Amino acid sequence: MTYQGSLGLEEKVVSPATKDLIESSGFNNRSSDNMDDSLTSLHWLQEFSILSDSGRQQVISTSQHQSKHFEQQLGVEAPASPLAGDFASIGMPLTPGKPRATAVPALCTLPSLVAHGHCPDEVDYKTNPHIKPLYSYATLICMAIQASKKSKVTLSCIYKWITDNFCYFRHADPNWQNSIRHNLSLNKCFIKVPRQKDEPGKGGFWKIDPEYAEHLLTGAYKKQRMPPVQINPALKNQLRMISQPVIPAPTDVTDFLHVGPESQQLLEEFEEVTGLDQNSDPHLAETTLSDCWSAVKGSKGKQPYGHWAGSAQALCRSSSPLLAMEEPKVLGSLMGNFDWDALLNSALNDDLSLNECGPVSPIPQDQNLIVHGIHVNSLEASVNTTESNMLIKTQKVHDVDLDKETFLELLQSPCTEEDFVCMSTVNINQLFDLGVSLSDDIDSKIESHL
DNA sequence: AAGTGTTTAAAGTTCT
DNA sequence: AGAACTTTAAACACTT
Repeated sequence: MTYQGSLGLEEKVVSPATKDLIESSGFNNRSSDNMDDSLTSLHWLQEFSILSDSGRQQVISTSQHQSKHFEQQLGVEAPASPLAGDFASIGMPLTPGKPRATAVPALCTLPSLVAHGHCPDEVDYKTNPHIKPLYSYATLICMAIQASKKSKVTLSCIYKWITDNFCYFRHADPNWQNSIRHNLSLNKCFIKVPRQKDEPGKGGFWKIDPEYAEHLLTGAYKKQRMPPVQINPALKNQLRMISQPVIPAPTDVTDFLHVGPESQQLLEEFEEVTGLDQNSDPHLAETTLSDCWSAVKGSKGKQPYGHWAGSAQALCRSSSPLLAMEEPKVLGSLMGNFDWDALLNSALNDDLSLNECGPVSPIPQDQNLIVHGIHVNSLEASVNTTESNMLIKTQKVHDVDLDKETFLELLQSPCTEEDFVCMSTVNINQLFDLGVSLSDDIDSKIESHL
């Protein structure tokens, strides 16, 4: 699954509309810089779902399911640990002291990695004392906390994890520890948990703050530093078509979209030019659709700092590499707490009248489906129909009586690992952008639900 | 004394 | 150019 190189527009005969669609999507002319979406600072955190369960926080990267997906495609056994997938995808050891011995080679074929010129997986940070990790300190801290599998960790644990996993810091000037402390204190994403009086030891504990989820819901934090929304007319038309009622139980993307002949041709041309066969791979079908949305937003800007090299993010972001292109500066550190997929999909499904064939719809046992824009394995879907939190969530969000508080709880409620398998990841930018670009009636309808 | 935590400041990078 | 953000450095206070 690579999106490298030119799509060869000059060699294909395509309609102007298709060409516009492709060009606006950035499919054809994405520079290495574009692809080099960084996981700046805590932007990658938005890929996390911080789940609160009776005071216990669990940080699970949604990239897990992405990694799983990739590894399943590659025939590689998916990591058992939620961390594993995430860290593996970015070339990180799975757990302190247990470095991943081998990288997933195919991951390096992702454009974001290739374009950057090196694949982080090629760098063995654990043994290479010369190369400073591309990760920001905040990122390292989050990694350490996440890797600890505890809700809170001590500063020394963070130090230890970093030095255990990054040889560079074992030999570097200890001033980096000052930077770590500085980050912990300054970054709002980190909460200090004072040590109990009867608890021996120095200093307190640190954890990742799940509270920022609320700020997101209240709209206090909006994406920043994003280019103005520019909607390609062709895409706009497609999106409008999405909003039309669709036939129940779609089994492929065209059913899902309920496109007319004209758009069907447009879609086929787009697929042809992009080399995506949506019929043969529902996941790619979803990717294309997501990509279009991403493109609609206008994806030209570089990512700040670029030291994430886009590796993890490209994998974390939904099913689409293109979706990894844009991240907010502020939101990135704040938005980690939600199942934005559920939110987005629920909102969209509802407003786009796609819930007619919702999660409780019978699903053919022998097919993988695109349901609510989510790639759902039919077997899982069948099982999850009655039990999955995700599906329950989806239904709940559809509930007209849903109030804001319930909605918040819903979003923060624990999800099973299986949930993430069924979820694609959508960043909050897309959520907000879609709220704008998909026309005002969507907003009004969402508001009516809240 | 050593570790921990907070705060301030400056410099650099990236984006609008 | 200015804003936003990260990194680095330093000073200081507090705790063990």
